[in-house]
Amino acid sequence: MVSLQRGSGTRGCAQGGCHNALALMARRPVDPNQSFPALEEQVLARWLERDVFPESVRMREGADEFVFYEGPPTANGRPGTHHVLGRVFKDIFLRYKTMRGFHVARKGGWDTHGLPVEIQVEKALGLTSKTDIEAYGIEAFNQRCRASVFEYLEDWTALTQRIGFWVDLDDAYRTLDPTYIDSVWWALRQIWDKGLIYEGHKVVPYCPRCGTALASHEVAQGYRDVTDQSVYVRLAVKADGGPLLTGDELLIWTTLPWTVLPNAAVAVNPEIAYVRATAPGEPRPVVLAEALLEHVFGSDGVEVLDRFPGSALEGAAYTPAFPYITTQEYGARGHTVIGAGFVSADDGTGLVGTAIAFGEDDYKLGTDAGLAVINPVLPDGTFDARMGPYAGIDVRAADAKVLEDLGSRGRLLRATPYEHSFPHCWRCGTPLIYYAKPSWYIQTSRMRKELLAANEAIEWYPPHIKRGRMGDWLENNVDWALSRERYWGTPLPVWRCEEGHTHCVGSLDELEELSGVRLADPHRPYVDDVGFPCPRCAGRMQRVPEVIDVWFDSGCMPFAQVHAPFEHGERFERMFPADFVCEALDQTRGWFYSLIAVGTLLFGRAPMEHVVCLGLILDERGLKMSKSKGNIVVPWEVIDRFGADAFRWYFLTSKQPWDGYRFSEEAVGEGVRLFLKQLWNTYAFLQTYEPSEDVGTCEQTELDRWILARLSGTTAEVTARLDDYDATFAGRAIAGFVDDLSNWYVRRNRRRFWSGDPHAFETLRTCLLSVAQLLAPFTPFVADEIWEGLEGGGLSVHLSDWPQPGERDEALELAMATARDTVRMGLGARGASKIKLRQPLHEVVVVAAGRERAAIERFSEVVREELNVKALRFVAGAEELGSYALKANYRALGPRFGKRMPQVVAAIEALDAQHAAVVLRDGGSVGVNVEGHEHELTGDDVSLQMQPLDGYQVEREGAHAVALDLTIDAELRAEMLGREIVRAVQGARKDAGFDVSDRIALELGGDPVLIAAARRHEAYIAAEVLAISVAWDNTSGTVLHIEGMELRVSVTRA
RNA sequence: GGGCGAUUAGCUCAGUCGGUUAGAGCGCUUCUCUGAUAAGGAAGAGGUCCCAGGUUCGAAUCCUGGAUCGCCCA
Repeated sequence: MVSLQRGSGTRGCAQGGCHNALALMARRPVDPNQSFPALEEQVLARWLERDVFPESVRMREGADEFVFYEGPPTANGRPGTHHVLGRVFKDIFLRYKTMRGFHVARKGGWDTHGLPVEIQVEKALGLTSKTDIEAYGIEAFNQRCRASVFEYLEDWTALTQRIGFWVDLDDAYRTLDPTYIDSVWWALRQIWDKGLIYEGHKVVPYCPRCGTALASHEVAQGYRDVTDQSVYVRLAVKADGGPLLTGDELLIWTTLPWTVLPNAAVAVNPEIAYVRATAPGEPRPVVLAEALLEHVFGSDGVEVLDRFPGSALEGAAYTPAFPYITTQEYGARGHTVIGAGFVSADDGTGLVGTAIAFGEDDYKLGTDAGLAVINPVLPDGTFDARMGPYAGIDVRAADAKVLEDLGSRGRLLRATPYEHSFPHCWRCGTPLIYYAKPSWYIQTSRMRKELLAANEAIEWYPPHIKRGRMGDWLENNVDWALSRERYWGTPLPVWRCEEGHTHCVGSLDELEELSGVRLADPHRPYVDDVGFPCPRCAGRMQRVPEVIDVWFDSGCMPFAQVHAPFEHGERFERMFPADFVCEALDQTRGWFYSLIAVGTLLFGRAPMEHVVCLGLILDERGLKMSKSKGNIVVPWEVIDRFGADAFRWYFLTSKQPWDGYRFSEEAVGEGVRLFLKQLWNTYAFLQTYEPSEDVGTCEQTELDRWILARLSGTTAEVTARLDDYDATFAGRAIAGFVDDLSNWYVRRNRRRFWSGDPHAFETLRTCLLSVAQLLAPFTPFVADEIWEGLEGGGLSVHLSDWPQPGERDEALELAMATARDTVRMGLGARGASKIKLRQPLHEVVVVAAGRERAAIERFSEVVREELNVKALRFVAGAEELGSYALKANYRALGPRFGKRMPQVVAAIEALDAQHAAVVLRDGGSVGVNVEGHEHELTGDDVSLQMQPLDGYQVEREGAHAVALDLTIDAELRAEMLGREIVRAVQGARKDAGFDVSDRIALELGGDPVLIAAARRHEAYIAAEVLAISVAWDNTSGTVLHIEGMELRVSVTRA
């Protein structure tokens, strides 16, 4: 029989019950191979049962508010991976602020209106135009829209809950609710009263399929690269005049062939040079910009007849290519050349065909020149009856026929494919046309200064958004095109009488007062039927037909979500502005803009203070995810495989979110393996070995103090990072700590844990509890499970207060870092010497002095054990292990010597290195001569490098060095053999499937050298392998080989 | 065509104020350790820091120009 006492490693526990290994008993069994997805389901159930989320809000009632606004999604499609990203980044800061003691109301929201909804319903119903919708009936159509926006509500709710995003969906605002619309009407009336809403006739981007104009931020989402035919068209000059003769051909260029049909005039730049020239194959002289002559005709056989500025062409009349709209109809300057600054000589011919109604520049030019605005295109995108054979043809489909007709009339010089980026309807994909039509606007361009000031007050993450993308956008602000000629949206509350008097209704109450009608549902078509007498004439007022841009809806959410100002005024005050919003980067011109614009118009400020922008998620190969490519990652697959915590951790820590992600399931899995499993195993280790009864007192060790100091530092850093909305580096700091905890603190203290040292357990428990708290906002499930398992207190970690950082001890942290460096170098020397770690060595010699030496001495046990050496010896200088070389510290000397650096470096190299090293190490200074001047250099100016001598196993790094004594005597060899035998027996235990605490009877046999070594270290071996008896005459056990010698091992449960 | 961002090892990413020989994780090879861990440790292979100029004693870092990719806009 041998003692059960463990071998070594129980220092500081000389007395008391610390060695009571029989106390090993898990207080709460933890499965090291726990499935995280399964664990999360349990935690979710516990949250529900204990009402944790509502309680987390309730318990902070009366505390300072941390205000969050939820950017409303539309639930008419299934939520995707990018929605998980958004919800995770929202959730982390809300959980964090809650734990910091703030009251965080988390009202959810749903966006319910708009073209996307209508389009989806149209598709489902097989409708293809507005005529179809009206035939189907607006009432029925809107019913379908209303139903569709909550079609996937359950999916959304389920995913939201499963990923742990705590948001109140029961009390979510919905933009279709009468109360919400009531508030939106109020907002419009406020803006109306400021005189900022007007009906303008402007050229707007227009979708002929949807039959409505698009706002600029909608257009922004639909650019696509397309190849169109660009055409060069000849137009014959009608009469002699200036440099031109009758029959000369004006060469015009356009990328939209169909605009030649309603051509009204030709624009030239008065400032640039034009030529009249003959070219091969051209029957008549042609006129075009000089700079483009070669581009169009090449250089052969071209003869320039005349050269003049564009201004010389102004007023010249030409015969239009098509007769459908006459010169008279356009007015005095119809079908003449007009000067315009926007014409450039970069492309085409320098002469631009102008169709007044189809382009912003064209429209302005036309109206300035007094041309009639004639729009021969119907709202459905087809030509009207004036266009002869083209009547009824879609403008885009007319291109081919236009080319054909131009050819047969001898008007076509050439048509070439032209690749450019052109806007398409962001929902239905139809190419837009720029189209002059009446529309309602908010005059935001007048508010530019206020918008910029509002933006200035926002903290953007990343910061470049403020002056970059958002700032530029606001600098170039154009009026907000507010109206949509559609059906499913907030009705524009403007009523008009036959005389043209208008009135903006500011609430449902007001409408009732005016009309006597109380609308239960303010949507179309019901609102369209409500009329009232004009307050200014005898006429009767009816609503204008438009609904409003859905972005205005969502921009109103700060007040509309609580039906302010009609109700809950106090709540609104309390909840304005938001501390924090978080959405994807594409919302710069979407929700972020509409919030800023509505906020500025109504309250003179932005309604949010911090904005976190999230980037795009690409697939593994860096391609945008899209249904057509089939590379969509379905969130549920990731959750089922790795769990929500892993999903969250990946998004939160793999990179700064705004740079976008290259999503890969492997990367999520890596996070599980390297972080979550490491954490879980550390926790399982504690739970496995923590004694169920008190085993007495031991002393706190330097290692305990060290990990607690690291914990303090980590807590402080995580807090600071999260305060700065930086989840990425906060998370990485936690990961670094958990790694130190698992791979250094626990590993170094294993023997203390086995023996039940209460300080070790207390320290580990403290660390894990704090980690659970720090991690709660990141990975709320595993964090709460650990908190629960360790009895952290209360119903959940999420109801606990954020930990205060304890005292820092940077000297101790530095000391450990130094000791670990020494270990690392020692292991390097081990590796290089090819002597395995299981072979003990006599001593390690460390070059260190002063603070460094003190640091290593502080952890000398750690260093000795890690390196498996008997003794640690210090030498103050490198003399015994090698020689020094001096190197200039550029960082210190650069600013001082500048240009003379090369001379300084040479002077340092010329010094007697050994002598100077000693002087500098002792805090002295040495003199160098640079260009005839003496300079004193101190230890900071010069760094010492070790140069190893031959014959020692030395590992060096800068001025540090570690050397191993490689002599191995019989004693050391026997000890090594003893350890090898332990190793062999442990293997046998494992193979036999014994539990780690099973006691065994051990029988050894085989080579006499091994047996001799084993007998010599019997007590040690027995203790290590938990043998209560050892026999030496084994002839039948498993045969193993150690150093080429035979060992027979049998183990049986005792 | 313009604005913003990115480009660093096979992959994913750090890199502070311009400072000596540019780092980590994953993966790979070899060795090692193992009473929690599919873990840990050591060594190795792997780099035109996108390119070209410039500023500077010194540039992955600052400036100019260009390339490629992404986003946003004309």
